[in-house]
Amino acid sequence: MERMEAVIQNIRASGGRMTHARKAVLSALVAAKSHVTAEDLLKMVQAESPEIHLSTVYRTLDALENLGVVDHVHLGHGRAVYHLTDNAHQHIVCEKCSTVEEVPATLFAQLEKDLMDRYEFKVRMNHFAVIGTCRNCLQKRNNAKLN
Amino acid sequence: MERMEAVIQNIRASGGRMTHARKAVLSALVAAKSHVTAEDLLKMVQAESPEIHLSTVYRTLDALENLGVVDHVHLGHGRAVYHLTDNAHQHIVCEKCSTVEEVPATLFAQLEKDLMDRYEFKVRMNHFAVIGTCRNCLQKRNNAKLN
DNA sequence: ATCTTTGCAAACTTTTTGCACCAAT
DNA sequence: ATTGGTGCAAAAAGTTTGCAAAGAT
Repeated sequence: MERMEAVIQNIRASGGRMTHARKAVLSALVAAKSHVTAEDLLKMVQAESPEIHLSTVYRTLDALENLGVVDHVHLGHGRAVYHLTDNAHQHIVCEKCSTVEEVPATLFAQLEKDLMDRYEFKVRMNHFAVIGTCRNCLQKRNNAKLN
Repeated sequence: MERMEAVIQNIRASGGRMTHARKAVLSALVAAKSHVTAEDLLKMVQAESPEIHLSTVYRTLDALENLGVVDHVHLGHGRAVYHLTDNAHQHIVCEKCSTVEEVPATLFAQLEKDLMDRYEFKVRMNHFAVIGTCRNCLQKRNNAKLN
Protein backbone atom coordinates (compact mmCIF):
# COMPACT_ATOMS: atom_id res chain seq x y z
CA MET A 1 0.00 0.00 0.00
CA GLU A 2 1.44 3.34 -1.06
CA ARG A 3 -0.27 4.99 1.83
CA MET A 4 1.72 3.03 4.39
CA GLU A 5 5.01 3.95 2.73
CA ALA A 6 4.18 7.61 2.83
CA VAL A 7 3.27 7.42 6.49
CA ILE A 8 6.48 5.60 7.34
CA GLN A 9 8.44 8.37 5.63
CA ASN A 10 6.44 10.88 7.54
CA ILE A 11 7.12 9.30 10.90
CA ARG A 12 10.83 8.99 10.29
CA ALA A 13 11.03 12.51 8.94
CA SER A 14 9.73 13.81 12.24
CA GLY A 15 12.26 11.81 14.25
CA GLY A 16 9.84 9.01 14.99
CA ARG A 17 10.51 5.29 14.83
CA MET A 18 8.68 2.70 12.87
CA THR A 19 8.04 0.06 15.45
CA HIS A 20 6.27 -3.23 15.30
CA ALA A 21 3.35 -1.82 17.25
CA ARG A 22 2.97 1.14 14.95
CA LYS A 23 3.05 -1.01 11.87
CA ALA A 24 0.36 -3.19 13.37
CA VAL A 25 -1.89 -0.30 14.29
CA LEU A 26 -1.42 1.27 10.91
CA SER A 27 -2.29 -1.92 9.03
CA ALA A 28 -5.31 -2.43 11.22
CA LEU A 29 -6.39 1.09 10.42
CA VAL A 30 -5.97 0.48 6.72
CA ALA A 31 -7.77 -2.84 6.93
CA ALA A 32 -10.62 -1.40 8.95
CA LYS A 33 -11.29 1.27 6.34
CA SER A 34 -13.25 3.44 8.73
CA HIS A 35 -14.81 4.25 12.08
CA VAL A 36 -13.03 1.91 14.47
CA THR A 37 -12.62 2.51 18.16
CA ALA A 38 -9.31 2.16 19.95
CA GLU A 39 -10.65 -1.07 21.39
CA ASP A 40 -11.53 -2.37 17.93
CA LEU A 41 -8.01 -1.67 16.79
CA LEU A 42 -6.63 -3.35 19.87
CA LYS A 43 -8.51 -6.54 19.06
CA MET A 44 -7.27 -6.45 15.50
CA VAL A 45 -3.62 -5.97 16.38
CA GLN A 46 -3.76 -8.44 19.23
CA ALA A 47 -4.90 -11.17 16.86
CA GLU A 48 -1.37 -11.08 15.51
CA SER A 49 0.56 -9.52 18.39
CA PRO A 50 -1.14 -10.12 21.73
CA GLU A 51 1.53 -8.23 23.64
CA ILE A 52 0.45 -4.88 22.21
CA HIS A 53 -1.24 -2.83 24.87
CA LEU A 54 -4.23 -0.51 24.66
CA SER A 55 -2.17 2.43 25.79
CA THR A 56 0.18 1.83 22.89
CA VAL A 57 -2.76 1.95 20.53
CA TYR A 58 -3.79 5.28 22.00
CA ARG A 59 -0.28 6.63 21.81
CA THR A 60 0.12 5.48 18.25
CA LEU A 61 -3.17 7.03 17.24
CA ASP A 62 -2.06 10.19 18.91
CA ALA A 63 1.21 10.21 17.03
CA LEU A 64 -0.52 9.51 13.74
CA GLU A 65 -3.02 12.20 14.45
CA ASN A 66 -0.23 14.72 15.01
CA LEU A 67 1.16 13.78 11.64
CA GLY A 68 -2.23 14.43 10.11
CA VAL A 69 -2.56 10.82 9.02
CA VAL A 70 -5.39 9.93 11.35
CA ASP A 71 -8.44 11.75 12.57
CA HIS A 72 -10.90 10.93 15.27
CA VAL A 73 -14.58 11.59 15.46
CA HIS A 74 -16.93 11.45 18.41
CA LEU A 75 -19.92 9.43 17.38
CA GLY A 76 -21.53 9.98 20.76
CA HIS A 77 -21.66 8.73 24.34
CA GLY A 78 -17.98 8.63 25.06
CA ARG A 79 -16.09 6.49 22.62
CA ALA A 80 -14.24 8.10 19.77
CA VAL A 81 -13.62 6.43 16.44
CA TYR A 82 -10.50 6.77 14.36
CA HIS A 83 -9.90 6.66 10.67
CA LEU A 84 -7.28 7.57 8.12
CA THR A 85 -7.52 11.19 7.09
CA ASP A 86 -9.78 11.53 4.16
CA ASN A 87 -11.44 14.84 3.64
CA ALA A 88 -13.79 13.45 1.08
CA HIS A 89 -16.32 12.14 3.54
CA GLN A 90 -18.34 12.86 6.59
CA HIS A 91 -20.13 10.57 9.03
CA ILE A 92 -23.81 10.51 9.71
CA VAL A 93 -24.75 8.40 12.69
CA CYS A 94 -28.16 7.11 13.66
CA GLU A 95 -28.78 7.72 17.32
CA LYS A 96 -31.34 4.94 17.45
CA CYS A 97 -29.43 2.05 15.88
CA SER A 98 -25.87 3.44 15.82
CA THR A 99 -25.45 2.78 12.13
CA VAL A 100 -22.73 4.89 10.60
CA GLU A 101 -23.00 6.04 7.03
CA GLU A 102 -20.58 8.10 5.01
CA VAL A 103 -21.67 10.99 2.90
CA PRO A 104 -19.58 13.10 0.55
CA ALA A 105 -18.05 16.15 2.13
CA THR A 106 -19.31 18.26 -0.74
CA LEU A 107 -22.69 18.34 0.99
CA PHE A 108 -21.08 20.46 3.66
CA ALA A 109 -19.30 22.85 1.37
CA GLN A 110 -21.93 25.56 1.44
CA LEU A 111 -22.17 25.45 5.22
CA GLU A 112 -18.42 25.73 5.51
CA LYS A 113 -18.41 28.67 3.21
CA ASP A 114 -21.23 30.39 5.10
CA LEU A 115 -19.49 29.96 8.43
CA MET A 116 -16.32 31.36 6.99
CA ASP A 117 -17.97 34.29 5.27
CA ARG A 118 -20.25 35.28 8.09
CA TYR A 119 -18.33 34.27 11.19
CA GLU A 120 -14.76 33.95 9.97
CA PHE A 121 -14.92 30.48 11.43
CA LYS A 122 -12.91 27.72 9.79
CA VAL A 123 -14.85 24.51 10.30
CA ARG A 124 -13.25 21.16 10.77
CA MET A 125 -16.51 19.42 10.05
CA ASN A 126 -15.24 15.91 10.19
CA HIS A 127 -14.20 16.09 13.80
CA PHE A 128 -17.74 15.51 14.86
CA ALA A 129 -20.34 13.26 13.42
CA VAL A 130 -23.74 14.39 12.37
CA ILE A 131 -26.32 12.80 14.61
CA GLY A 132 -29.85 11.98 13.68
CA THR A 133 -32.20 9.20 12.70
CA CYS A 134 -31.62 6.94 9.74
CA ARG A 135 -34.00 5.76 7.09
CA ASN A 136 -34.80 2.48 8.81
CA CYS A 137 -35.43 3.92 12.19
CA LEU A 138 -37.57 6.70 10.78
CA GLN A 139 -39.62 4.03 9.09
CA LYS A 140 -39.95 2.02 12.26
CA ARG A 141 -41.10 5.07 14.13
CA ASN A 142 -43.73 5.79 11.52
CA ASN A 143 -44.94 2.22 11.65
CA ALA A 144 -45.15 2.40 15.41
CA LYS A 145 -47.36 5.45 15.13
CA LEU A 146 -49.87 3.54 13.02
CA ASN A 147 -50.56 1.01 15.79
CA MET B 1 -40.59 32.59 33.93
CA GLU B 2 -43.26 30.96 31.79
CA ARG B 3 -40.79 28.37 30.69
CA MET B 4 -40.37 26.96 34.18
CA GLU B 5 -44.14 26.64 34.64
CA ALA B 6 -44.49 24.69 31.44
CA VAL B 7 -41.70 22.36 32.46
CA ILE B 8 -43.24 21.75 35.86
CA GLN B 9 -46.53 20.82 34.19
CA ASN B 10 -44.60 18.54 31.88
CA ILE B 11 -42.83 16.75 34.69
CA ARG B 12 -45.99 16.20 36.67
CA ALA B 13 -47.91 15.10 33.61
CA SER B 14 -45.45 12.26 33.15
CA GLY B 15 -45.76 11.14 36.76
CA GLY B 16 -42.67 13.01 37.86
CA ARG B 17 -42.22 15.06 40.99
CA MET B 18 -41.08 18.62 41.27
CA THR B 19 -38.44 18.40 43.91
CA HIS B 20 -36.19 20.97 45.43
CA ALA B 21 -33.22 19.62 43.52
CA ARG B 22 -35.02 19.73 40.22
CA LYS B 23 -36.17 23.27 40.77
CA ALA B 24 -32.61 24.26 41.56
CA VAL B 25 -31.15 22.60 38.48
CA LEU B 26 -33.82 24.06 36.29
CA SER B 27 -33.27 27.60 37.57
CA ALA B 28 -29.55 27.19 37.16
CA LEU B 29 -30.13 26.10 33.61
CA VAL B 30 -32.33 29.10 32.94
CA ALA B 31 -29.85 31.44 34.59
CA ALA B 32 -26.91 29.96 32.71
CA LYS B 33 -28.59 30.57 29.36
CA SER B 34 -26.34 28.14 27.53
CA HIS B 35 -23.50 25.63 27.32
CA VAL B 36 -22.89 24.66 30.94
CA THR B 37 -21.36 21.40 32.05
CA ALA B 38 -22.90 19.23 34.74
CA GLU B 39 -20.14 20.45 37.02
CA ASP B 40 -20.96 24.09 36.26
CA LEU B 41 -24.56 23.44 37.19
CA LEU B 42 -23.48 21.68 40.35
CA LYS B 43 -21.56 24.71 41.47
CA MET B 44 -24.50 26.94 40.74
CA VAL B 45 -27.03 24.86 42.66
CA GLN B 46 -24.66 24.21 45.52
CA ALA B 47 -24.29 27.94 46.11
CA GLU B 48 -27.85 27.77 47.43
CA SER B 49 -28.20 24.10 48.34
CA PRO B 50 -24.86 22.48 49.11
CA GLU B 51 -26.44 19.11 49.80
CA ILE B 52 -27.33 18.57 46.15
CA HIS B 53 -25.12 15.91 44.65
CA LEU B 54 -23.54 15.70 41.23
CA SER B 55 -25.37 12.48 40.50
CA THR B 56 -28.65 14.26 41.13
CA VAL B 57 -27.67 16.88 38.61
CA TYR B 58 -26.99 14.19 36.05
CA ARG B 59 -30.23 12.40 36.82
CA THR B 60 -32.20 15.62 36.61
CA LEU B 61 -30.61 16.52 33.31
CA ASP B 62 -31.46 13.07 32.09
CA ALA B 63 -35.06 13.45 33.15
CA LEU B 64 -35.33 16.86 31.54
CA GLU B 65 -33.75 15.55 28.42
CA ASN B 66 -36.33 12.79 28.19
CA LEU B 67 -39.01 15.42 28.40
CA GLY B 68 -37.37 17.26 25.55
CA VAL B 69 -36.68 20.28 27.74
CA VAL B 70 -32.94 19.93 27.75
CA ASP B 71 -30.40 18.92 25.19
CA HIS B 72 -26.75 18.14 25.50
CA VAL B 73 -23.95 18.76 23.10
CA HIS B 74 -20.48 17.31 23.06
CA LEU B 75 -18.06 20.14 22.66
CA GLY B 76 -15.12 17.77 22.63
CA HIS B 77 -12.73 15.78 24.82
CA GLY B 78 -15.24 14.20 27.10
CA ARG B 79 -17.37 16.78 28.81
CA ALA B 80 -20.83 17.45 27.54
CA VAL B 81 -22.66 20.74 27.90
CA TYR B 82 -26.35 21.11 28.54
CA HIS B 83 -28.83 23.78 27.59
CA LEU B 84 -32.55 24.33 27.37
CA THR B 85 -33.98 23.08 24.12
CA ASP B 86 -33.94 25.79 21.56
CA ASN B 87 -33.86 24.84 17.95
CA ALA B 88 -33.02 28.31 16.84
CA HIS B 89 -29.31 28.02 17.39
CA GLN B 90 -26.28 25.90 16.89
CA HIS B 91 -22.88 25.92 18.56
CA ILE B 92 -19.59 26.54 16.86
CA VAL B 93 -16.63 25.79 19.07
CA CYS B 94 -13.05 26.83 18.57
CA GLU B 95 -10.76 23.89 19.16
CA LYS B 96 -7.85 26.19 19.93
CA CYS B 97 -9.36 28.49 22.56
CA SER B 98 -12.62 26.66 23.40
CA THR B 99 -14.72 29.70 22.74
CA VAL B 100 -18.32 28.82 22.02
CA GLU B 101 -20.37 30.93 19.69
CA GLU B 102 -23.97 30.53 18.67
CA VAL B 103 -25.11 30.76 15.10
CA PRO B 104 -28.66 30.69 13.78
CA ALA B 105 -29.92 27.25 12.86
CA THR B 106 -31.07 28.57 9.53
CA LEU B 107 -27.51 28.23 8.31
CA PHE B 108 -27.96 24.49 8.55
CA ALA B 109 -31.31 24.30 6.84
CA GLN B 110 -29.98 23.44 3.40
CA LEU B 111 -27.74 20.72 4.78
CA GLU B 112 -30.61 19.22 6.69
CA LYS B 113 -32.73 19.23 3.61
CA ASP B 114 -30.02 17.61 1.51
CA LEU B 115 -29.45 14.85 4.02
CA MET B 116 -33.15 14.17 4.14
CA ASP B 117 -33.64 14.25 0.39
CA ARG B 118 -30.63 12.19 -0.54
CA TYR B 119 -30.16 9.88 2.42
CA GLU B 120 -33.54 9.94 4.14
CA PHE B 121 -31.60 10.94 7.21
CA LYS B 122 -33.25 13.20 9.76
CA VAL B 123 -30.48 15.27 11.32
CA ARG B 124 -30.49 16.38 14.90
CA MET B 125 -27.82 18.93 14.20
CA ASN B 126 -27.68 20.47 17.60
CA HIS B 127 -26.60 17.29 19.32
CA PHE B 128 -23.05 17.92 18.24
CA ALA B 129 -21.15 21.09 18.05
CA VAL B 130 -19.37 22.23 14.96
CA ILE B 131 -15.65 22.22 15.61
CA GLY B 132 -13.14 24.47 13.99
CA THR B 133 -10.99 27.51 14.47
CA CYS B 134 -12.37 30.90 15.39
CA ARG B 135 -11.59 34.29 14.02
CA ASN B 136 -9.08 35.18 16.71
CA CYS B 137 -7.16 31.96 16.56
CA LEU B 138 -7.04 32.03 12.78
CA GLN B 139 -5.57 35.48 13.08
CA LYS B 140 -3.01 34.35 15.60
CA ARG B 141 -2.00 31.51 13.36
CA ASN B 142 -1.53 33.86 10.46
CA ASN B 143 0.51 36.22 12.58
CA ALA B 144 2.68 33.35 13.73
CA LYS B 145 3.39 32.47 10.13
CA LEU B 146 4.75 35.93 9.50
CA ASN B 147 7.48 35.54 12.10
C1' DA C 1 24.99 4.90 22.35
C1' DT C 2 21.18 7.50 22.14
C1' DC C 3 16.68 8.59 22.62
C1' DT C 4 11.99 7.01 21.27
C1' DT C 5 8.58 3.77 22.26
C1' DT C 6 6.61 0.02 24.85
C1' DG C 7 4.14 -2.68 28.45
C1' DC C 8 2.31 -2.39 32.60
C1' DA C 9 -0.14 -0.59 36.42
C1' DA C 10 -2.12 3.02 38.29
C1' DA C 11 -4.34 7.53 37.97
C1' DC C 12 -7.77 10.45 36.01
C1' DT C 13 -12.11 12.29 34.22
C1' DT C 14 -16.74 12.01 33.26
C1' DT C 15 -20.86 9.58 33.90
C1' DT C 16 -23.68 5.75 35.78
C1' DT C 17 -25.57 2.69 39.26
C1' DG C 18 -27.07 0.14 43.69
C1' DC C 19 -29.05 0.95 47.79
C1' DA C 20 -31.24 2.59 51.90
C1' DC C 21 -33.54 6.64 53.25
C1' DC C 22 -36.47 10.67 52.21
C1' DA C 23 -40.04 13.35 50.38
C1' DA C 24 -43.82 14.69 46.82
C1' DT C 25 -48.07 13.36 45.49
C1' DA D 1 -49.32 5.22 51.75
C1' DT D 2 -47.17 4.99 47.55
C1' DT D 3 -43.54 5.27 44.58
C1' DG D 4 -40.32 8.42 42.60
C1' DG D 5 -36.12 11.01 43.91
C1' DT D 6 -31.96 11.85 46.67
C1' DG D 7 -27.37 11.43 48.75
C1' DC D 8 -23.67 8.72 49.07
C1' DA D 9 -20.16 5.63 47.82
C1' DA D 10 -18.59 2.72 44.67
C1' DA D 11 -18.28 1.10 39.82
C1' DA D 12 -17.91 1.91 34.94
C1' DA D 13 -16.07 3.55 30.77
C1' DG D 14 -12.62 5.81 28.18
C1' DT D 15 -8.28 7.81 28.11
C1' DT D 16 -3.83 9.39 29.96
C1' DT D 17 0.51 9.08 32.49
C1' DG D 18 4.89 7.65 35.19
C1' DC D 19 8.33 4.52 35.02
C1' DA D 20 11.77 1.12 34.03
C1' DA D 21 12.89 -1.95 30.40
C1' DA D 22 13.16 -2.84 25.37
C1' DG D 23 13.99 -1.56 20.71
C1' DA D 24 14.96 1.54 16.57
C1' DT D 25 18.18 4.42 14.64
